[in-house]
Amino acid sequence: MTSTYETLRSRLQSAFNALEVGADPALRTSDRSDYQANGVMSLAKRLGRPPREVADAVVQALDVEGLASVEIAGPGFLNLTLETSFLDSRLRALRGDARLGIEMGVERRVVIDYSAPNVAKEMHVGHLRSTVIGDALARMNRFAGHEVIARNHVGDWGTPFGMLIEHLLDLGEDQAVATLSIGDLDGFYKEARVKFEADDAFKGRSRARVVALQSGDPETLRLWHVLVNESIAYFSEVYAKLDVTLTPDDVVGESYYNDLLEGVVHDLDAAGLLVESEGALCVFPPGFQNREGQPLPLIVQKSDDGFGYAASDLAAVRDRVNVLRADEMLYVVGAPQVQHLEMVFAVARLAGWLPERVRCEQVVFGNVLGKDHKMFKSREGQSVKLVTLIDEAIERAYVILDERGTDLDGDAKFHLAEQIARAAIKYADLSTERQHDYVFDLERMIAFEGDTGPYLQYAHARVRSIFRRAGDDTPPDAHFALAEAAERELALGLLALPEAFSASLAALQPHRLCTYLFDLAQRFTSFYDACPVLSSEGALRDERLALCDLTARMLRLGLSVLGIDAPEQM
RNA sequence: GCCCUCGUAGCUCAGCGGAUAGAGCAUUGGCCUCCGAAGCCAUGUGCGCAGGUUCGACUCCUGUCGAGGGCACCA
Repeated sequence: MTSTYETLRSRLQSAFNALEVGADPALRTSDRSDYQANGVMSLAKRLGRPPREVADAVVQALDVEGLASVEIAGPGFLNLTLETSFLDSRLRALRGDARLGIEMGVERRVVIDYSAPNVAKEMHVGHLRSTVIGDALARMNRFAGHEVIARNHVGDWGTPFGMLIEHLLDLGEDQAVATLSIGDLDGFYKEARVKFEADDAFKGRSRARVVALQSGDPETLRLWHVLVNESIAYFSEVYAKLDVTLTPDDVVGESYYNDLLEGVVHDLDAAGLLVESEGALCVFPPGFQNREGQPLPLIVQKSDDGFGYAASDLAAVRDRVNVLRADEMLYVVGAPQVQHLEMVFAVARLAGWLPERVRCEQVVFGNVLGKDHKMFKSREGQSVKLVTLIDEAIERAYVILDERGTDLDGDAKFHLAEQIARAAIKYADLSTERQHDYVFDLERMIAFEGDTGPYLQYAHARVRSIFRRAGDDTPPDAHFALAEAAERELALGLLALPEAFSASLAALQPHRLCTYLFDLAQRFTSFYDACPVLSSEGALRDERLALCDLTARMLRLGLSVLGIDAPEQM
C-alpha cells in the first residue's frame, strides 16, 4: 500500500507541478500540525513572486479532499492536518497488511561486505560495529525485497600464516585444534607472535612456510585449512551468540581471490594504468597525494612480487560486479580504511570494472570508545573479546531480571537474558549516527529506562501483556475515532513507519529507524497511560485494542529488521 | 605539511536549508484502591569561534581553534 506520507507527497507534487514541474514540496512532519510543506518559499524565490501568492496558488491546485485540511502560515508554510476519516481508513488498511505499510522495492541484488574477522585471531570490539551494522543492513535490505549476498571477507591469507602454521605444528595438530576449538584464538596467535619475535629459527621456518603456502604445497594447505575451519567454526559460535545471520557459506576470504590476482595485474597493465614505482606495480588514481605531495599509489603487486590487499580488493570488486551481478555493493568497514577503499573504487572505475549503474559505497563507522573516551580496552589494555562483552551483558541482564522479579527460570530465563543483552549491545551500536564514535557503557545501554534496546522490548512486552489478559481477542474490525489526543498521536506514529524505514535504508543509517521506534514506543506509553484499554467498552475498546495490536506488530517488525528480538514477556 | 571525519544541554546522543534547536540520563516536583511505575506528566541549561552565501543556516562555503584518523609495499 502507498504510505500516508507518499500519498500526501504525490498530491502536493501535482500541485507544485502546476507552478513548476518537479518543484520539491519539501514535505516534513511538523509540530505545528501533522505535516508541513516547506517548498513554497524556495519556489517563490525562483519564480520571483511573493511567497504568499505562490502558497495560494499551490493551495488552489491542491487536491487533498478527504485527506487533510491545509492552512497557510508564516511566510508560506503549508500546514496539513489529516482528516480523522482518512486516518481511519489508513489504519484499517494497515491492520490487514503483513508488511505494515512498507512496500516491496524493485528487486536489486545487494552485496554487503561485513564483519571480516581474521583467521586464528580473536573477534574483539573492533569487529562489533561492522558485524552489527552490516547485519542490520542485510536484514533491512532483505525486508525491502532485495536479494542480499553477504560477504564475510575474512583475513585468511598473508605472511602471518607461516608463523601460525609453524606454531600449530609445534603444539601438535591435536593440541592446536583443541586450543582453537575452545575459542582461545587470542592465546594461539599471541604465542605464535612471541616465538616469531624471539626465536630466529622459528622465524626462518615461518618464512619458509609462507613460501610453501603460496606455492600450493599440499600438506601446508591442509594445515592452513585446519586453521581456517576451526576459526570459522568459532566465528559461527560468536555469530549465534549475537544472533547475526552470517553463516559459513558467507565466508569468502581473501584467499578466494588468489587465482584472480594475476588477472587483475594483467588487465590493469593492458588498460595502461599500471606503473612500476620503487619496484612495485602501482596504479596512481588522480587526486591522492602522499606526505610529500607526490601522487599516491595503490600498490597492486609489491616489490617482492607478493600481492597486497589492494589486489584482492580489486579482484573482489570484479567478482561482485561480473559474477555476482551486484546492483549495489556495500562495504561495512571502519573509518581508517576510507582512503584505501576510495582508491580501490577509483581504480576500479578507471579500469572500467565498476559501472556507474552499480552503487558502491563504504558504510563508514566510528570507533567504540571506553568511558574515558579512548579506544575501548580492557583494564589490562587488551582489546576486549566479543564473547566476553556479550557474556558480561547477559550476566548483567540476569541480575536486573532478579532485581525486578521475574516469573521465569531455568532455560527460559537464560534465553530472555540473552535477548535483553543482545538488544542492549546492538541497539546502543545502531542507535547513534554510525559515523560518530560512541561510548560503550554497559550500565547505560542495558538500563531498562531511557532510549535503550531493553526499553523497546519492555514497551513491546507491555502491549503483549494486554492481549494475554484480554485472551488474545484482537477485534477483527475496529473503527478509529481517535477522540483522545494520545490516540491520535499514536496513530500518526503508526502511519509513519514506511518513510522512517525507507529513509533509514536509503541513507544506510539504521539509527533513523531506531529513532522512529523509540518515538513510537513513547507515543504508545503515553497512550497507555492516558487511555485505559481493557476497562473501556464496546467500539472504544476495539479501537484501542487495534491500536495496541498495530503497535506491537510494528515494534516487533522494526526490531527484527535491526536484528533485535521482541520477547512476549519480560 | 596535505587530506578525511567530528565539535549541539552537566553527561550520552538526535536534528532532513525552514517557524520557539529536540530526546534520554542526571536534578527537582507531581502521578499506582485502575491494563506491567522497567512507566507517565511537569522542570532549567546549549549549536567551539569568526566571517560569508541565502528570504531563512546546527545544516552549505571560507578561515580559525580543538579531538580523532589517513598519507608506498600490514590488512
